[in-house]
Amino acid sequence: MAKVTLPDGSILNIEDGKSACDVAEQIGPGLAKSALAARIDGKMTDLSTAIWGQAELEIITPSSPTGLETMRHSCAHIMAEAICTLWPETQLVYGPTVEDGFYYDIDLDEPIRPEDFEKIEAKMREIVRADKPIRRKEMSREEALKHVAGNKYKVDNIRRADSEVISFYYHNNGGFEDLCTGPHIPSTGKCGEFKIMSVAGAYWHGDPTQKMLQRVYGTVWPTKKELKKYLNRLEEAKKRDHRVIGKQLDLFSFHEEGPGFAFMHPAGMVIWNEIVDYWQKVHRRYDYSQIKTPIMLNERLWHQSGHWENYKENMYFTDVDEATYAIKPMNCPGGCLIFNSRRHSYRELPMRVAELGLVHRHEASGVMHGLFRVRQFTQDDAHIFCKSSQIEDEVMGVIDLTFQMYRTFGFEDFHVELSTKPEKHIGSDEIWETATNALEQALKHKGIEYQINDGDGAFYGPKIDFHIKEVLNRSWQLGTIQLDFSMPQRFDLKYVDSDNTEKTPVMIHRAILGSFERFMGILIEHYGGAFPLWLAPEQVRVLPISEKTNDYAREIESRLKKADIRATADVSDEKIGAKIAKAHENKLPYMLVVGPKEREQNAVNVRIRGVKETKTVSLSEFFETAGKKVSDKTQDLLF
RNA sequence: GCUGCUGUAGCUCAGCCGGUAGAGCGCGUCCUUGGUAAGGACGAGGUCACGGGUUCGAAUCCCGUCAGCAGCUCCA
Repeated sequence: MAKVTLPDGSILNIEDGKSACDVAEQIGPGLAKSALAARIDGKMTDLSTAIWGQAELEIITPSSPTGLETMRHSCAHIMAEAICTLWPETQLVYGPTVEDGFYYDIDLDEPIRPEDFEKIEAKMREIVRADKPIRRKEMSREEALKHVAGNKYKVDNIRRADSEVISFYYHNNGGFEDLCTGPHIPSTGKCGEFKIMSVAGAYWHGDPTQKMLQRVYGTVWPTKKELKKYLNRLEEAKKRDHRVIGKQLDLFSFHEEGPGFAFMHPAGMVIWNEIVDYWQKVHRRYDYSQIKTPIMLNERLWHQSGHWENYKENMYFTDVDEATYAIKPMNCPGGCLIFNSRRHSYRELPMRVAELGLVHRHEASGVMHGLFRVRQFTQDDAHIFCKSSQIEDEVMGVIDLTFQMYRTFGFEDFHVELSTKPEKHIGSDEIWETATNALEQALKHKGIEYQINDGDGAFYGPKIDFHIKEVLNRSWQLGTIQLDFSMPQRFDLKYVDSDNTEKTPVMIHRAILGSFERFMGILIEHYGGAFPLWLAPEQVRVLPISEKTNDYAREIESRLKKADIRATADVSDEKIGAKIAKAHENKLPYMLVVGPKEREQNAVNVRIRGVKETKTVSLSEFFETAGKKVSDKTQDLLF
């Protein structure tokens, strides 16, 4: 007899050699029906695995994340079988699960097109309907290599496997087989509701020198309802896409004449300037000075800074009067020139020098993405010149500043990474250790959780990065703190220390929002275009009921403007319902409906974005409340 | 940069196998003066991304260029 311990602690006695599936059946027919796989003594395995002696057993169903993942993995195989049936010359490479679905990399010269998806899905449905058992067979590495001889991808996969036992899975009575560690669902019929999503190229092992494979993406969910919910979620996320909202709200545009260069429209510029105002105010509070350096500088400077050797491919150059100039991809060299324009005493350190610097980087054409990845952007840069003993304090100060700014914009969901010494680096191990420790200590003192990216630092120093996730689940870097021991040497930066000797300062590069363009894009998606009052391009719109109160509406408009509130009056020929609908479409925070009634009482009827009920308040009350929400940068609009 | 897809009115899109363009929204004028998520009529607006080619004839087929989209690679 075997003794099986279940997750709730109960013990079940079964015959030795019975499978996990048998146990599920013994527990209940419902469980047996939904069971997909098993976890025996902590290890994921097939439902058909036999149990001997004593074991801890968990039956895995689609309701758990692991169950869903198993289903997705099996669905990838089913898709692979469908593709291989339709295109027999297909060679399978690798088919893992990803968040919300799976993909399969295949080598097939004929491109698979979106029109083909339906055909593949039909074939998949056929396979699922046949409900063929999925079986595992194991062999030694040697046997396996012989088994897949001639298929370079599978040979490669086996060579890369850690285990000495290599497993294959097959269904359709051996008509389809693939190398795989498993586990898999017991039969193709348990696969759930799937959809092929897209196809794109992908390099083998991510190596651009290798052949480009086709990567077919799919998704699968236990029920139709869940699949639909997922597809709806994608639709909703698409509506929040900053490129879509940017067009709708007339915030910015891109043009063929300047690919990757954002054109900021008046409404977008309002948001931009509000961010700049706030940014400058906070930086003054943290004792930063502000500078501005030229956009292009003699090529000579970029040799000195090391950019020419390390970053030339991404730089723009131009010839002026027989000299070559480079458009700056970074602000630091210019900042160094300012630092060197006079002598400095140790008493001045730390010197915190900020710059909203416009940089140009020639990014590869395929990587551009709305405001998130552009070729011209404004960095909210700063360089802190300090003694090495001041690093930790300075880093902590930057962290404080960073979180304060993020909070103002309502961001809570971000993660922090610490990148350490890369293989290619300059500077002694000792200096790296000091620097990395300083960063780590600062994070620890602040009680911040962080992930370590070993070997991912810049060649001149370690760094801390702040990342944020947007609605489409892509992660984007906002802030960064980078220690730099190289630039001060290259530019021969000096300060006079208390002992009257010249010393080289440490330079800390840092950015909080990263790039203004990217940050605006993130804000647009974060708010879905419904900005808090202080950021809204148009804050208040006055809507007269009819022409009869147009004058009253215009009067309110001008008083609002005098109070520094961005307002317009909609004196169009539309009915009030249409005016409200339009204001909602423009995501107006406040709509003030005014008719004869309101005029008599010197009042306005306030309609708040997203709120059904309206409220009549006196003009003075509206001014007071709205004014306070602007100055406090309040996220909500409620009266 | 690589692979695949896309480019038609300000926006979103339709236009099958070639016979020189259409809808909705928006915009303009007029009617309407209406109390809380879209009143009505009329009208203007397009070198069908650009350049070649095939054809009697190209938005439509072919080639190239540019730009965008999805993904890969990259991201000091």
